[in-house]
This record gives sequence, C-alpha cells and structure tokens, in this order.
Amino acid sequence: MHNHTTARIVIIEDDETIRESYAYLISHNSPHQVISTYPSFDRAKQKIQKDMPDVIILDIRLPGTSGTDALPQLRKLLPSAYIIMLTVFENEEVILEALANGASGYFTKNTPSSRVIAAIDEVLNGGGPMSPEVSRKVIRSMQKNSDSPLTRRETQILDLVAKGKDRNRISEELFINVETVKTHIKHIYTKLNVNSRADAITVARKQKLI
Amino acid sequence: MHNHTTARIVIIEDDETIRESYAYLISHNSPHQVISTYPSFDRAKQKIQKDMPDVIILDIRLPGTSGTDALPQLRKLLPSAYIIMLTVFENEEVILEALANGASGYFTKNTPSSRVIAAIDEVLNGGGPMSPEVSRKVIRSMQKNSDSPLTRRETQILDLVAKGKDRNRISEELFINVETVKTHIKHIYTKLNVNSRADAITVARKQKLI
DNA sequence: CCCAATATCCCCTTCAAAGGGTTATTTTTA
DNA sequence: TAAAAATAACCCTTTGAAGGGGATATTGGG
Repeated sequence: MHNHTTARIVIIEDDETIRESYAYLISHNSPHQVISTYPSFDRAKQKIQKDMPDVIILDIRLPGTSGTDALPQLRKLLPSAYIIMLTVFENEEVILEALANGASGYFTKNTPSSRVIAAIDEVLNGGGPMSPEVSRKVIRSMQKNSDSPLTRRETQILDLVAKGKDRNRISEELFINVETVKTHIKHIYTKLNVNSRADAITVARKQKLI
Repeated sequence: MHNHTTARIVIIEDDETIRESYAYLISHNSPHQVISTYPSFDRAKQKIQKDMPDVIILDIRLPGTSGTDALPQLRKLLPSAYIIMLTVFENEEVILEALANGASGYFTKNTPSSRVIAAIDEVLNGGGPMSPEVSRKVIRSMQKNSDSPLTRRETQILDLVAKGKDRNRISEELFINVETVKTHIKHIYTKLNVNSRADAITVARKQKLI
C-alpha cells in the first residue's frame, strides 16, 4: 500500500542495552534504517526533526520528560511520524492516555524484535499494532456494562443528559412529554443513587452504562 | 488461566462455503473442536446454550437478527463465551458498536484461517485479536485532536462541563472564582461557535477535543 | 514587548433542575 | 395469566444555574 522500501526509524529509550539491541536488530533484520537513537526525549527534541523519522519507537519511563508527556510534543514536531510505544507499563490508564495522545501502536518490552519490526511495517500500512494484552485492555475499555440496572429508555435518556441536553431538547428528540423525561431522570437518579446530572454522568461512566 | 487444550467453538455465519471451510480448518488445524455451525442467530439461539461454546465466531451480516443485535443476546445467554466478529464490514461505527457490545475480537473476512485459529488462542489467553485495519480504526477513535483551538484551561473546564458539573462545582474543583469559570465557558462557546453546554459538548466530542 | 491565556468582578433575565407527589398504559417475564 | 417492570403523563414548589452583556488586571511565552 505504501512505501515498502525503507523507513527512517528513531528510537528513544533510556536503557542502553534495549536501545542498541533493537537498533541493531531493526537495522539488520529489516529493510528499515535506524537514523538515531536517544536516551531521553530531552536529548532528542533539538535534533529529531532533522532525523525526519517515519516511525519513532518511544519508551514511556524516560529520565526527564516522560514518554507520555513527550507524545504531544513529538506529534507537534513531527506530525506525520508514526509513534510506537514500547514500555513495561501495562497499566490501563497509561495505555489509554498514550493512545489518546497520538500513539499508533503499543507494545510491552518483552515483545520480540521480530514483532516490533512487523509493527513498523504495520503502522506504515495503516495498521494499529499492539500486544495482545494491550489490545484486550483497549477493547475492555470500550465495552459497555452488559447488565445495567437501567432500562433501554433510561439509558437512552442518560445518554442525552451526558450530551448536556436539557429536558426540553430530550423530550423533542424522543417525541415524548417533558414530564416523562423528568420521570425517567428521577428513576435514573434513584437507581444510581445520585441526585444530580453531574453525579449521574460520573457514576454511569464509571460503571460503563453509557 | 483457562483450558489450553481444546476449546469448544461455534460458528454463526450465513455463507455456507465460508462457514464450512472455517469449521473444517479449525477442526483439522487446531486442537479446538467446532461443536456446531449455524446459518443465523435465529437458528442458533434455541440450541447454542447446550453447545456450551468457549468461543463464538459471529458474522455481522446475518439473515434475520443481525450480528450486532445478536451480540448482547449472546452475551446474556453465554456470559463467559468469547465472541470473535468475522465480517466484511470495516465501517468504524459497526466495529466500535460490536466492541462496545462485548465482542472480544474483530476480523475482516479476508483473514486467513490460520489467523482466526491464532485469534481463538489469543482470546482464551486474555488477548484482544483484531485485523490491523480494525485496530487502527479503534486507535483512531480514541485519539484526541492534537490541534485544539482551546487552551489547556478551557479544555479542562470543558471536560468538567461534559461531566455535567455546574459552575460552582467547577470553580471549587479548580480553586478559581465562579466568574472566571463563566468567562472561560463564554470563550469556549465563542471558539466552538455554540451557545449552550449541550452543543459545546457535542461539537467537542465530534472534534475529539475532549 | 505584545498578545493570548488566565483570572476577577458586576449587571441582567429566564427557565431548567430537583424534590415532592399521583395515575395510567404497555410490555415483560416469572 | 397475573404480577411486576417499564414507559408515559400530570401537578406543585423552590432555588439558582445558565447565558448574555460588559470591564479590568495579571501572567507567561513567542
């Protein structure tokens, strides 16, 4: 689909062994070239634009600016580069934040270099490569609670409440009376044990009801 | 984690050729057994509980009840079964809806049976297997817009607005004056070209600003 | 140095929000 | 099939949040 020949790779990783071994393996076992490697983002940020990388392999636990904080800055410096996270963190929040901030792939550090090389090809070809445990966490984060205490109608109304709609707009959209909307909202509050829209939204999000 | 030896597989797929060829290949090239195959969910729903499948391979375009609508019902009938979607649809909404409704994996139909067999092992071992294009779409759906017109503070406030918080609670949480919150919200409205919380949230979500 | 971001305060009007009820269908399910 | 949910609609009340209009001061980064 894309340029299958040679991509320019940059590795940002503080552990020298890991950094150099990935660099070596990518250089020797793939058509791609490792242009530069850096031990931190702070060391990389002045020079990385000149490297013109197509793919950046980025660690999360870095000295100085963390990989998480480096992500948005890298995206700004090199908007067209793909960024693959390579980290020991399997913490769901860390993973989701990295992806929200523009990472195109996410691997744990036990990943064999052959998989990382395949991941480079994948991002270049429109894929979103991830470790199995990572993609499971991503999927889980998207999954709605299948046994909600709310009825379909209540869920539908709570959805609109979470969009900030007021009772009048909800009643218009659902072709029901405003008073009916109020009743449903009251029932939602009772079931979720809250007494305001804000808390209903927060509880519902936490329980993945919406 | 689970039984690694032999999983019980059920295939729900209307195209007989695809259905039988996957059934044959899984039975002969993996340790798993295909217990039953069905041409539709409507035909499956009476009998599938007796099949006690560990993994269900589910098509989306099915006669009668669609795969999308079948998902929540399957989850209710067989809460512990993993469901892998196998479909021609690469439409982002369809993918996201399937995952939200409890699918554990998602593949397009050009996927070789070897990959599907690997995916069965992956779901059984806590993975979330997906086609590369599918996982790219999943990742894209999670990504925030990196060039937002909003300032950090405005984004932060809009985030709280989207949680349904009122001005007083926002001012308390951020340790700033209520009037300051009002000013920020006014600026947000101007920038997003809206004049209500509801519209601000809707526009912001559409543009992935929050 | 200047502009954008952030922060603070004042005015105003309107009506949405939440709490308290009751009653009547329809649909689900036990 | 009868009981139990779910859905729908109505009434009354109080409070203050929401949105529109302004003015002004401080701060921080390019």
